[in-house]
Amino acid sequence: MDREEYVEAVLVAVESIPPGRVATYGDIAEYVGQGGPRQVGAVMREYGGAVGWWRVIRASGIPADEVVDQQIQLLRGDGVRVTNGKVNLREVRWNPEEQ
DNA sequence: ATCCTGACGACGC
DNA sequence: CGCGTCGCCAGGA
Repeated sequence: MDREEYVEAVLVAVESIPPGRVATYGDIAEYVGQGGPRQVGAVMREYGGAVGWWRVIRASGIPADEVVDQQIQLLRGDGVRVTNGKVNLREVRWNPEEQ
């Protein structure tokens, strides 16, 4: 799998996250089966604009520093509760299986 | 090959 | 809950 295919795979995975749910960088990496959380982050930085990048969040439930404000707004737009700058993953974490 | 860097994550304190 | 440390995986210099 070359880099371009990898990027595609990641973007497809991100697009499959339903509004109202979120996935962590690690979740996407695991789903794609290649690379790690940092690679997913790199793809978001570069091509996130093409998909629902704001539905990808850190495992801590706190958005990446670079985009924290906008990500919170967009998530709220999806109906996701954000308390004290943090998302409760236990209730909105995306589960690829239950698709 | 080597070093540095990073939209990350698990762990220990 | 906040922090520092270390592991991880690639890309670019």
